[in-house]
Amino acid sequence: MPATPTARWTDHAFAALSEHGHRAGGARTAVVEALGRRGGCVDADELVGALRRGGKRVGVASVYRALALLAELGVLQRVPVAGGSARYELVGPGGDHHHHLVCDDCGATAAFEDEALERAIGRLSRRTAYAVQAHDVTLHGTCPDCQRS
Amino acid sequence: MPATPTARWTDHAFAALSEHGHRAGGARTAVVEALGRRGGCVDADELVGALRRGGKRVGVASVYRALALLAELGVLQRVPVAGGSARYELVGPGGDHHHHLVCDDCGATAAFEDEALERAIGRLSRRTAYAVQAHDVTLHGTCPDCQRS
DNA sequence: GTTCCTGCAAAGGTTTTGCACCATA
DNA sequence: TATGGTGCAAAACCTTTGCAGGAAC
Repeated sequence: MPATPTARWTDHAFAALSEHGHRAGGARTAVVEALGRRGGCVDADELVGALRRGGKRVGVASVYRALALLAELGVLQRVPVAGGSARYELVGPGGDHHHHLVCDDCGATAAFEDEALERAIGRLSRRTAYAVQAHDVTLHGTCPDCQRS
Repeated sequence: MPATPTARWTDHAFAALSEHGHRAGGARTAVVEALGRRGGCVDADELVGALRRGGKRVGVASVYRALALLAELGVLQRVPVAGGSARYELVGPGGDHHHHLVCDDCGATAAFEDEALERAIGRLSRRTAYAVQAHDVTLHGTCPDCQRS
């Protein structure tokens, strides 16, 4: 169950932008709104497609620039994916924390959260010589749809 | 404390190759030996550089092909990295299982293993609708060296 | 001798950069 | 109006593919 309504995220993102003295140009605004509408886990190309289908005349470069900026502001997280284009996903105001299941057959992704996992990682983090600030966990497998076929 | 001597890995890799009916050509052999010598976490470009500095005349394509094949055989694992080239790391005979700490300042990586973490992931895996076959965990932070400066 | 591996070069896809124009604050 | 955002096109980047020659079995 998604805890953060995406409308909240849109506001959060715009707030982060203006807080850091960034203007709300056409492309940037369109990107934030599209992300808010679609939810997380989009790649740049899909986003460009969605925007153009929606009648916006955005340049590819502007979309990449917007995504990079939003990631830098911490309202978006870049998720590297093997052999494809990078995906981006929303980070809510509360620092909204979850991890991913990805289907190695079709590429579908699902999110999950787990208390026990977080605790294990917390304990572990305190034991290392690194100053751990973040973590991510990805489970690979086969999604229900692909298991059927 | 690395549990698997790299010399072991080299043998393991060659065994996997011949078991599956693959020949040991020049480039392939050079890649396996270089990986065995360096240990894990190399990217394709570094590997080409290392080989050429060592006097081998290998083509980039052969290195990519060798890495892809070794990954397919399960003796290498491809690790997608944000904003750079993919890295590959050794998987030992025992299915050798560990995760990574990466320094967001300098890119250094360290490996760790943790029983409690594995248990938490195991329990979690059984609860999802996906058929989970693998997982990876990455902790991001600052390494001891970068904390000093 | 046949099959597979190899290097080279060219193509492919994704992301970044340069630049003139335009819009925001 | 000054600054920064934008689109377009070209470049840079990593990776894959095509192909003729050569090596392994």
